[in-house]
Amino acid sequence: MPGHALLELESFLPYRLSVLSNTLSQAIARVYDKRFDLSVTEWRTMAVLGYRSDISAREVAERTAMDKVAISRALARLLKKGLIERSTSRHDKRQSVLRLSEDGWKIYDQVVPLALDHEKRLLAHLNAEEREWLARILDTLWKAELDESMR
Amino acid sequence: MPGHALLELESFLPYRLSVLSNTLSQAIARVYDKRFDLSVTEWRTMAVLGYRSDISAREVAERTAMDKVAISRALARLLKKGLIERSTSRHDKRQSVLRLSEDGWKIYDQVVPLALDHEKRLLAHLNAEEREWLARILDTLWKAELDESMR
DNA sequence: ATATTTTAGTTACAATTGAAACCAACCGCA
DNA sequence: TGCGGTTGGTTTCAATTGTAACTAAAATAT
Repeated sequence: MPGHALLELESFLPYRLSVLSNTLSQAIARVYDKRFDLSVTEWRTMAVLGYRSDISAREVAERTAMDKVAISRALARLLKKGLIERSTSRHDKRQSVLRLSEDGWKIYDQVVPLALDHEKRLLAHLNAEEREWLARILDTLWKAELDESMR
Repeated sequence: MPGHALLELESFLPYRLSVLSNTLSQAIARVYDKRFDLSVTEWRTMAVLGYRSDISAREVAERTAMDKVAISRALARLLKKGLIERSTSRHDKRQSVLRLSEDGWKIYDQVVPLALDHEKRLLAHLNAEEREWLARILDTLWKAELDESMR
């Protein structure tokens, strides 16, 4: 009857994922920004460095799934704020060696519980079974999609 | 022992959602852009208008979960390309009344199957049971998160 | 050894985006 | 009827981002 292709945006998976994840990260971003003057990129960089120290900018980029230019800029800002320290690798003078500064750790230790809270608040809407399924499904899609985009 | 808060980014739900959805929509965006010279915002606008015609810009913004400035700009571009038509509501002269043009429908009819394919390809990684859980879980989180962000 | 290619990271410039100001039309109400 | 407040939509300006070009160092090949 319509003669036209039909697509309902609201039930279209990529769209739903995108909207959900955007409203989610915007909500979080606002908090980081207001309370700690951190952009999401900056915070993710710090999160990586808090988990794994003395790594290069490239590795930060890999672990945050962001591109190297974004990371370069985030690092510049974090350096200016004194939240990280940077030195040069002895083995490869191109590479930097990054770690949180003392001040950086202070911020980190404040943000982490906040982030975990946020996650908890979100998961509170699901029961144990749903959480398991969600974790498993995200895992599957993650792997499938990531190595798809590698190719 | 560490004396520091601990957060593993890779297993942090908001982060995983965000990375997954970003790689996903970037992949799609590239196709829309290359083949049809459409940005995601433009395509979403068209998708809404294909599903529900003669609505206002505000309603497009609501249905796409994007802000009105972005929509205003997308509409301007779509108008220039001749993919939509715009008139003014008789009841409220502030409101526009938007619909796809004939050319717009031609593009729409080409993009929809592509989008559906993309979704199918993604869902192919999941079995029937997983798909059901995913749909249900997204639904729950969607509702919870959306009316949280309303407040 | 030295030329060639690749890699880490930065910079420069254009394009996109976001926030706030803005205009016109509508609404509610005195 | 007219005055404050709100709403639909656009514009403006600054900030953020993406792309490409670039430098320096390392790896690879000749």
